Amino acid sequence: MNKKQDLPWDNPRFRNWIALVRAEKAVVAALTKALQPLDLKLAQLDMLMNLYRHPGMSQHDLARKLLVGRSNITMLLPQMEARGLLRRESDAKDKRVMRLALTEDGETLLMEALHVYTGLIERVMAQSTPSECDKMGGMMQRISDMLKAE
Amino acid sequence: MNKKQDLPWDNPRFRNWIALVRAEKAVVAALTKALQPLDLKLAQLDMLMNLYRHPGMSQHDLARKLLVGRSNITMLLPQMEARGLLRRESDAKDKRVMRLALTEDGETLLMEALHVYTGLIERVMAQSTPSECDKMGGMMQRISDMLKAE
DNA sequence: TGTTTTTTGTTCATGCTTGAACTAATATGT
DNA sequence: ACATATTAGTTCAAGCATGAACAAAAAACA
Repeated sequence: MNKKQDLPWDNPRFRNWIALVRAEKAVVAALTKALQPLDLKLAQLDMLMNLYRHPGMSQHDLARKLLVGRSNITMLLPQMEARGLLRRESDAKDKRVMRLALTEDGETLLMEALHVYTGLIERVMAQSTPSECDKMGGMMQRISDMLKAE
Repeated sequence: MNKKQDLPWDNPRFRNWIALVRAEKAVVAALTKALQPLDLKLAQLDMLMNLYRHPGMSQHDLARKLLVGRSNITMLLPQMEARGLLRRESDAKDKRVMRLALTEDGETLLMEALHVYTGLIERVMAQSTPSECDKMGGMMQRISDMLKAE
């Protein structure tokens, strides 16, 4: 039924996918370590990045952007709010939704974290030519689009 | 200090990296759902795959391959052993190490899971040409190597 | 208007993952 | 040989992420 010949490891597409997963994991690990001095988790940085680009986002929108559950946001927000990185304000028109925005401290920390982030990514992506990089980015975009369409 | 112009979102390499992370997350989510009927988590599948290719691995080696902590392995193994997917045997020469290997049931389940896995990956990677795919895989390999070398 | 459905956010129990502290076994150095 | 250091695996407490069940508010519809 399953000969050795058609095991997935002999399938180039599968092997390339595995390579991607391993590389992503390695970069995430390096990034997590690099962010420790700022006392910032990757998930928290993701939140800051999204709030910077889309101030006034609701918790629901944020969860959808980050591909996590709504309850996750509920659990993580209080610590960041207590730390003074962001504000949570009840929407005037729709009393269900909470509008989120960075504070000045949050923006400052974000900029420091982005400096670390981009530094690592630049080093990592410098392993390839800009053209290869762009092609890879295009592939990834198509994958996301395809899965979103299902 | 930080003009809008040099924000990371204007940096192609950074944008391409973000695209990769989002695509990976989407594929992992789809895969997790696809594996539910087999009652198998992605982390468990990773373990089965590694044990299939390297029978007799120690827990320490497995943890290093999977880029997880040793305690993680200790926590996950008992359920899989109880489920009859693998065996754990004390090494004769070094009484500290446990040698791991798949059972027949484990191998059978692995083959079913791989069928699901490769099916999804084939569909996802079909968004690009084999040549693009290979180039991408090469990029990822270089990234892993670079980070391992540090 | 009044009833039903949908949406937003919270709470709670569960499981995964981690890192530090620990035990037992082996290696190393004198 | 003996003391010390390193290694393999375990235990434990903490944090993170999830999904189901829930309350409040708004939307849809009759």
